[in-house]
Amino acid sequence: MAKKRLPRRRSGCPLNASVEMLGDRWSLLIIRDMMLLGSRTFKEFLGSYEGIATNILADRLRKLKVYGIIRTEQDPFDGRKLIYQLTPKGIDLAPVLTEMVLWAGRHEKTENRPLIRLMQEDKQKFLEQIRQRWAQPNPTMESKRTTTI
Amino acid sequence: MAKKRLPRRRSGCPLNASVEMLGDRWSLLIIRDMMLLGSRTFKEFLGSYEGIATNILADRLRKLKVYGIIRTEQDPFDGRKLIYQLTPKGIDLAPVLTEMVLWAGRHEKTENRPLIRLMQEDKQKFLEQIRQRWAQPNPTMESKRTTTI
DNA sequence: CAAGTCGCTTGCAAAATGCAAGTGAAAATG
DNA sequence: CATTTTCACTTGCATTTTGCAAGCGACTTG
Repeated sequence: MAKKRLPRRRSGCPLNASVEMLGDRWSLLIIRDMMLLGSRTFKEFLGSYEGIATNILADRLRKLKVYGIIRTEQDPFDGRKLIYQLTPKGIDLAPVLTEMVLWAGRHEKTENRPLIRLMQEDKQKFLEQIRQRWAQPNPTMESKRTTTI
Repeated sequence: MAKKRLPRRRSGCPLNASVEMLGDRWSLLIIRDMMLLGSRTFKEFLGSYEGIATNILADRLRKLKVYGIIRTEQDPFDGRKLIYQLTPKGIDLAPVLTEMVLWAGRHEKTENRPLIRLMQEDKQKFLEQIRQRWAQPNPTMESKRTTTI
């Protein structure tokens, strides 16, 4: 299928740039799943609680890749599988995710208070954890997860 | 017109809550205009560079109000005008906006480097400025603006 | 080699978005 | 005080995006 050409930006404002890349109902949830749950395959993303449709997921993964937020590689043990990974640019979204979680935590009734508390108590430490975890080429979340989402 | 009922959340995740309120191509830009430019009327929002359509703007303002992010009051000097203001919940979005601006600033070619530099150099001070400015009932941006967007 | 599994694509209906043209109330103008 | 202009929208309609269900080809498993 044709690699969709990136449309011209509506403006040069940096916030607008972020909004054009991330401002929809799914992209940030995909990044959340990678960052906090360690989801790395199409199927794992599909299993997420919010229930994204396969066509939308494929489209968002394609776009995130074009933006340089994620990258893919073949699974060396299973030729059907693609492994999706965050790039440094993607990992660098951690502060954005964190502030969005904290904001909702302050103003909305939400679940997963432990994650919010963790983020509140030491934001820097939390961000450092994420970076460390993703500094490895193939982060294993199972052994390191401190919280669910 | 009927006050649209809020649809049920897809999940209890705090990030999902933020995404459902702010995850579209316009809401955060409207909040940016209020926060950084001091836009307060329908017409001022329309003047924004990205060019939002009137029906979409009306819809977003309605939703942001339902979410408690903005509130309205009549202009005491002009009965046609409505004044839109950020609530404390809305002002509290400043860290989210800041991180999104900084992320784009780090990874994308964007304009308005002075704003980005200001945010980088002293994030806390910048956030404090926003809060101070909005602590007044009717913030006058003209006298206080340090940067454009 | 038959029966899964995986990462998608396709078709189609429904919802959201974008554009242009109103509309009614209030204010400014002559 | 009648007319024009401004303001915050709404309406109608075309286009785009989303959501759902079904399918499909490459690969793996039994």
